[in-house]
Formats: sequence, C-alpha cells, structure tokens
Amino acid sequence: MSKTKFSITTAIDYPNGAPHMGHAYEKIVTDSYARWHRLNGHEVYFLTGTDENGQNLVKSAETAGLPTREFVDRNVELFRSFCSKLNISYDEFIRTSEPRHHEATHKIWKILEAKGDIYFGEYEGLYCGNCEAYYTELQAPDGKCPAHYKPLDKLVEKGFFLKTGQYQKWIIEYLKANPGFVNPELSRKEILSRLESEPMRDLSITRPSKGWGIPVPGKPEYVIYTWFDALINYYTASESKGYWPNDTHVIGRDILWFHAVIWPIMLHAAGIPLPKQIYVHGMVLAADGRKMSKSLGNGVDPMDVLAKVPIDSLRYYILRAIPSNSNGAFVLEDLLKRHQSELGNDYGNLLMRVVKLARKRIGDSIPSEGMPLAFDFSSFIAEMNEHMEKREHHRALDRLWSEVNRVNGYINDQAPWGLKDDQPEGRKKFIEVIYNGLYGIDVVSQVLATFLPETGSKALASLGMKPGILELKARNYILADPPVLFPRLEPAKPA
RNA sequence: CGCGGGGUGGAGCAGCCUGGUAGCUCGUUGGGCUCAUAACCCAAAGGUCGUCAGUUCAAAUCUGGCCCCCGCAACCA
Repeated sequence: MSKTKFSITTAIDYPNGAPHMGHAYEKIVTDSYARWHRLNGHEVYFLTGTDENGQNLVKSAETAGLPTREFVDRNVELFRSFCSKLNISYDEFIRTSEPRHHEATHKIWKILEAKGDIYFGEYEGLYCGNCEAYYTELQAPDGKCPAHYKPLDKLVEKGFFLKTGQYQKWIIEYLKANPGFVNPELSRKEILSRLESEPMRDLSITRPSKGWGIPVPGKPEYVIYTWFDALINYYTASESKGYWPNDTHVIGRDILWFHAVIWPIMLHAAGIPLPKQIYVHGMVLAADGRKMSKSLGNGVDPMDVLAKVPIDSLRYYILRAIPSNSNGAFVLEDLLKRHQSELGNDYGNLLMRVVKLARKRIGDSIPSEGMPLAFDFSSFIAEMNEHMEKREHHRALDRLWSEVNRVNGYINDQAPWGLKDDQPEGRKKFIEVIYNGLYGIDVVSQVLATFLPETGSKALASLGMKPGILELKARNYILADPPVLFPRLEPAKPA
C-alpha cells in the first residue's frame, strides 16, 4: 500500500544578504508541518531553496566588491548553514541558477510563447535612476521617488509581456470556486477584492540583460524577470521527484499577489495543474509593532537570539507566540520568559521530576506489563490534527501545552513521593503513577518533536525512545539521566 | 472616498459570524507540596471589552459616525 504523500514548499529566498528573522520564521513553520506529516506516517517532500536571478543581486555584489557568482555562492552557503542551525528538515534545496531550473523555465516560456500568451511590447512607467526601479502612481502620487524624494523619469522600455490580463476573469472564478486554495480566508478575500476592483495589466516578464539571469530563448539581449522564473522552481523540483502538484506553498503576505494570482495564471496557461493550497503566514514584526527594517534598526538577528538560547526556544517562540495567520511582534524579553517558564518550568521540569524519581526508587527499566493507562490522548491527537490541518500551529502548541499541564497536575494529585515502598499497595501504586507520568511525557514529546525536534529527541532518549513513533499504548521504558533541556538564564550581570 | 486587519484586566491573545455568566497563557498575590531546573499544583485579585450614538427587554457581540495602530497597494524577492 502506498503512503499518503504530502509535499510542502517555502518561498525561495533572495540571497542578497544574510538570512533574517522572516526567513527563520517561514522555514521553522514549514518544517513543523513537514515533520507533523512525517509523524503521521506520510511520505513527505519538503522543498526550499534560493532565488538567484535579478538585477538586485548584480548590484549587491558590486557593492560588496565581488563577482556576482562568488557573491551569490557565498550567501547561498549562509542560507544553507542557517537551515541546518534551525534544524530544517528539507528534502531538497533548489537554486534557480541550476541548469535544470533554466531548462524548466525555458520549457514553460516556450509553451506560453507558442500559445500566444507572451508577446513583445513596450512598458511605460515612472523610473528612478537611483533605485533602478519603476514606481506606480499609487506608490509615488507626487511623481517623486519615495526613497530618494527626487522626481521620477517617464521611461519607455521594450520587453516581453505575459498576457495576465486575459486571465483575470478566470483567476477570480478559480479563487471563488476553490475557497481552500488560499488560506487563511482573509488573504483570499483580500486578493479577490483587489482583483475585482481594477483591471489587471499584463505582466512585464523580461529585463534588458546585464549578463546575469536566465536569457530569453532566442533573444539573449533580454533576461527573464526574476518572479517569472522564481515561481517555476516549485514545479521544476517537485515534478521531477513525482510530487507535483504540491500540497502547500508556504509564503508571506508580502508575496501573496505573485503566488495567488500570477503563479496560478502561469500554470493554468501552460496547462499544468495548480498547487492545492497557498498558505499565507503573517509577518514577524519588530517589538515596536512595525516591520523589521534595516533603516529603522529595529530588527532582531536570529543568530543573536541563538547565542542566548537553544534553537528550540526560538522555534517554540516563533510557532506559539506569533499567530499563524496574522502578523506578530517579536519581543526578545517575551521569548526569554517563555523559555524559562513554559519550556523550562513546565516541560523540562516535568521530564526531570518524573525520570529522576523513577530512577531513584525503581531503577532504569520500567516495563509496561500490567500497567493501566491513566491518560486517553486520542482526543488530544485529533485536536492537534485539526489545528494543523487548518494551519493554526499556534493553537496546536497551545493545545499541546494543556497536555503538559495535565501531566504535571496528575503527578501533583497522585503525589507518588508520599507512597511508601514498604507497603505492597504503596509500591504498586507508585510504579503505576510513575509509569503513567512517563507515558504522558512519551506521547507529549513525540508530538513536541515535530515542533522542537532536538528537544523531543533528547527527552525521548532519556525514556529509551526515539522520535517518529507515536503510539497511544503502553511501551517499555529504559531510563537514562535526563538532560537540562532549557537551562535557566543567568540574570544579566552588571558590567 | 484604494484594499484589508486590529484596538478586550500589567503583557500577548480568544470570544464577535449564530446578541443574554467576559475565557486562555504569562505576570502579580495567598495557600499547598517537597519528586524536580527555587521548579510543580490549587485559589484569589485585576477589565465601564478605543470612542460617540442607534437597534433591542438585553450588545464586547448587530448598525452608523469618529479617533488611533498595522499590513498590502502589482514590475518589488
């Protein structure tokens, strides 16, 4: 019997600098869904990668004083090692500079060109020479560049266009007929109202070549616009491994338009099936509630956070404290608080108190035979599934924590330390209570490992278990010295 | 009148669709326990639900006005 397949992607990252908190967020969220499906026995394909085309990279490389190729390679390495630091369990890392991606892009280009959906034309717009970018009248209502406050030039540029306009009606109808296609609902409504409010212009999909990017087939003086090729990465990688159409594209609000409108139109026009869902996560805001930005200097570097706390504290914070479907502020103090109270005191300490007591009074081997189970976790698992299915991981973690508290409460109620070894009934009851404490930790940790892989794995190791096997039944435990999973944070010493 | 989201005890959020005891997590205070990372468990205090008006027997919840905050606004990754 073949396993259920589940394929999930992140947006690919633009490597013109070091990875930031937004990248961390998207990868951690996507990773958790991938791991959740693996725990459920599904055959998972998790794709991430880098978007390596576009003039901005050429510019950034110049600024850095490096050849573009070298600059890009160096930054891509940063993204790769970033993923490994965050314990991102991707199955494939695609780079849009790879030949296979160039080939796939050309293939789709040619299909669309043959259909007459690509044409050569002129684009007229307001251009800022300093930004090397065009602005719309909405962006620059006074005709001045919003970044440089200088008057914009009216420029006419020749290039290729995709007839997105003629698919406007189709995409509107598709979004209406498939309410689950864009999740959450408010993102779908937002896209729909924009689509219905004004006519769509055709998308300019080429730029004059500066020797970097994917050349237009037969017209090497032009390169293909980054967005046009970038979106194709999902298809290039997934299709070759038998995972197209993807189940979920995980993206940020800022790139919703391209994923929920342009990408479906490209696929539809080329006669390729659409991905099943676009899941739009919120944006990580700075502590002041504004967008993290270099110019405001309000950003938090994920590497700085990792210097203070274990990776799983960051993962936990990002997954639980930032709502899955809206923006949330990243407050370092709040993260540190949760590290200590929720992770350390609630969960870490639960493991410690039960395992230590067990090893002291029973020993390392705790057989399951004859043990009545005090917990029924089936509704917990069912509710976790519901939350994850709805892409509400913050609620899933909330739910998970109520189980941590439940097990802690059970230990307190039963007060096994008060049960005496020299009375047969007391001894029997003691072992039962301890067994159930371990059982609770076992189940909770199996589920937790999908969000906090390192923590779950360490906790399970001290029960003699491995992550990845969730069984709601009695199992034999072989105990080992439990590690301090979330060390208490030293109060900042006065300098 | 560009589109959309939000304003609920100290902090972060749920509830609003389908009006009728305002719920959760953290924090605070008191108690319990002593197995454990001074951790855990129980209890309590704390809110005129942004504001003004309307509908209603009854509004955080429905309607309208206003104020404030935020995201997006298509050639940008």
